[in-house]
Amino acid sequence: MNNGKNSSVHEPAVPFVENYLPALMAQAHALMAHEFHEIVRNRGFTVSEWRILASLADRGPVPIGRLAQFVVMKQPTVTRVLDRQEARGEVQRIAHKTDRRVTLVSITPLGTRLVAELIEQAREHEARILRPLGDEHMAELKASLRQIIAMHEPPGGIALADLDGN
Amino acid sequence: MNNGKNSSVHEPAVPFVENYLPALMAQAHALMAHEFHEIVRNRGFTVSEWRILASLADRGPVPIGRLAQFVVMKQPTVTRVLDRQEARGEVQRIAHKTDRRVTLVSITPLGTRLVAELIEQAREHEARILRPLGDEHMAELKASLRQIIAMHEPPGGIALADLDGN
DNA sequence: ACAGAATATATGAAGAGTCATGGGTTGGTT
DNA sequence: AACCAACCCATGACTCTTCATATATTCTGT
Repeated sequence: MNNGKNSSVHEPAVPFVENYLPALMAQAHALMAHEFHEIVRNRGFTVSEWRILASLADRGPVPIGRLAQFVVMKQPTVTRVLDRQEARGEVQRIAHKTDRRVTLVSITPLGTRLVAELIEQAREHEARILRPLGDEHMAELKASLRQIIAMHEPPGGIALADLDGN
Repeated sequence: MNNGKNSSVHEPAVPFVENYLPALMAQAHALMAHEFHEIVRNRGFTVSEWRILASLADRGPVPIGRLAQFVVMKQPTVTRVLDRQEARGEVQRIAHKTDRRVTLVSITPLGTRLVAELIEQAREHEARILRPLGDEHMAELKASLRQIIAMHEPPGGIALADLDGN
């Protein structure tokens, strides 16, 4: 069943996009994120700023290009958002000790303090959203997503070891 | 292991975003979509145009606002993309028979022909991507995503029945 | 039947993101 | 040592998207 062609009339049973994984992911993500993004806005952050701060939290200095991968944005975009955030003192650029091509970014104490609440709310929001799914399914879901991500990750396992600039 | 707090030093074991569902979904989606979007570009479509055509395929006339929900775009954006597509004859606007506020859009035979190949390639791409997951996990994944979407869907089950304008 | 609230799309102005590219740096090769 | 390819981030020009609002139509209560 579900072969895309319906036997009765010419009205398709299930449209392509309703069974297409990227479409399902985009929609599910949008619905989940939409709610939380209002909270983000109310705190005076754009969505991009939130994602960058959240990604830098609990993490040491990261090269800008690598950060762009995490937050799913192009490098020029990240550079520009970082400009704003650095001006506000939420993040800081620091030179890599040995490779002067690289610019590392890290979150500042101020930035950490500002995102702390948002992260807490994000956790609660996530928990509330996922409760109906049940722990079992939720674990499965995350595992599958991680596997998809892992499959697309660059060749070897790029350890976060060699980017500390210390 | 991997319980969020590392016993040794103050370096966190697993950063917040690596276990935050929206972040996982955004990243997994981006990685999957990125590959396919190159194909889309090569055919002369923007990503937005592709999503709209794919959503209109296998479907009757749809109100523009409703289409915006499907494709995860704001209504003004959809209106503008539709302008381009209508000018090219890939979609067409048709008046709703009884409610003149509503503008319905439907894909044209030309549009259908143009997306047909892309949809086929999308199916293949999806299958290739998901093969390592296994049918079992893939079904689980899609089911969970659909459930998340369903939970956020407007109140009752809005049937697609009353939008046909016929 | 009318005023006002509600709904659906379009549009002008503004903003955010991206492409193409530039400047500066490193590493490997000859 | 000098050269050249590869690499990383920054920046100008441009496109796409979005916000706020206008326009048009329908609905609701009196």
